Parts: sequence; structure tokens; C-alpha cells
Amino acid sequence: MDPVMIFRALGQPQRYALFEDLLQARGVSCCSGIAAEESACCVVDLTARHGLAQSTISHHLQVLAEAGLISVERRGTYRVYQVNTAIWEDFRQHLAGMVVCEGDGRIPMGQVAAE
Amino acid sequence: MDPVMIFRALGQPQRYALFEDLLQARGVSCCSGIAAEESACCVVDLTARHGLAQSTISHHLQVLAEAGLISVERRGTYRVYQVNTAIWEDFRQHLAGMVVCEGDGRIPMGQVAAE
DNA sequence: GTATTATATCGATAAACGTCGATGAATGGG
DNA sequence: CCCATTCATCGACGTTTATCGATATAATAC
Repeated sequence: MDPVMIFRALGQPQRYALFEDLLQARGVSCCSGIAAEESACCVVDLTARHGLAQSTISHHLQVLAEAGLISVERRGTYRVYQVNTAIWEDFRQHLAGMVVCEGDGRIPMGQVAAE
Repeated sequence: MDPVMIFRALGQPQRYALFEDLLQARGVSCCSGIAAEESACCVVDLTARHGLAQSTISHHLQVLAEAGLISVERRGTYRVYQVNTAIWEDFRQHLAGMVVCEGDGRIPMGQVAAE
């Protein structure tokens, strides 16, 4: 889990929108292989909803995947993208440890050193 | 508070390092105007610790400031930079609301819509 | 005022990035 | 086996970015 890569991946409006879309996408997929209860998308879905070329969508998804934020899975001709909740949780946990060193400068109890 | 701007600002290794430095900087400033208990830096401090030209440091600090992550204050000839803890807290609060819509798709209780 | 120090700003340059259209590879249906 | 669909990859293009050195600005010290 590289926090800088995650920050970079989400520091681009279109990619941030794609990630938000993947978080909230339930029952809105054109892809028959995705259940209504799943929060997942195929590339066709995302291309239809965000005003970008299919190749651009694919590229952004790759950046998100390289940061570990999303995972891919084949289902027939489709490719199903989903948020990787474990990494996302790790990331937020990491941020929880990023706090200002106050007062006497001693590190507050209960904080964990980054791995 | 624009989350994308914050992500972008921290999605660059040197800027991320500067921000971490500002979080942890206590009692390490060459600047006489900064108390030992303060977590703050002047540009000279950061230029000495990160291997970058002074103008580059100033530029990165400006990006962090435009994202709202840090604040500036004049003290004599120095300019004192500090983490803006309120914005940083807002940001982490925002992330806390970014969760996968699971199960039946209803939004879990206790979540707040973004402003 | 003049010199010194700290820092912002400017101009240039090379690298990275976002975007597209076109092509290619894999899968499934007739 | 051929065709349609989905999607990744490639090549190109213009834009943004990271970085530097040089210069300008602003405060202080003498």
C-alpha cells in the first residue's frame, strides 16, 4: 500500500469520479454478469456515464488498479471492476496515523508506526 | 475543502514528504521565531532537509497551501508554514464517508452527505 | 541608505500526463 | 468458422508539471 500512489490516483477529477462511481454503483450495470446487489462496473457502464473515450476509461482504471484501489475480474466478455475495500481501509487507517505532533513533541499513545 | 485538490497535492512524493515533515516538525527549526513546541517550518528548514532548490520548495508549499492543507504566517523575515489541522480533519472526515454501497443498496445510517 | 537574509516569482526545459482514434486480442453466438 | 462485442494497448498530440537558476521583493541590521 503506497499512500502516494493512492493520492496520485485520486488526485485527478475524472479518476476520482470513477472511483466514487465504483463505490456507489449498485444495480446500475448494463452487464448481465453483475448482480443488482453488487457494487461493480464494466467498462461499458463507465464509458456511458463519464464523458470520456473508452480507451481513456481503460487507462484511468489501470491507474486506479496499479494503486491497488480497485480489482479486475473477467466474466465472459466483460471485465468487472470493483473497489478493493481492504486497501481502501488500509489507506484510511494510514491517514488516521498522520497527525500533528503537538505539545511536548512526544508521540501520542496508541499510534502505530507505518510498516 | 476540495478533496481532489488535496489528493493531487499529496500525490507527489516530494510534496507528500514536505507535508509529513510539517506534521512531525517540532523543535527542529533553524528559525528563531518558531518555538520548540511548535510543529512548524520556515522555507530554509525544508530546503535544508529535502534535496530541492529553494524555489522548488516554495512552489510545492504554494500547491499545498492552495489545497488548504497548510497555512502561512509572517514572522520577521521568515515565513512560517504549518499544517492546517481543521482542513486536514475535514478531509479525513470526508474519506470516512466514502464507503462501498453494500447489500440492498440502501445508504447506511449515520452517514452525512458532502456539503 | 546599504547590505544581508529570507522567500516569492519568472522563464526555461525536460518529463509526465490526459485524451483521442485506431488497432489488436479474447470471448461468445450464430 | 466467421462475426459482433468488450476491452486493452499503441501512437500521437497538446497540456500540465517538476525542477532549476536568476531575479525581484520585503524585512532587518548596521
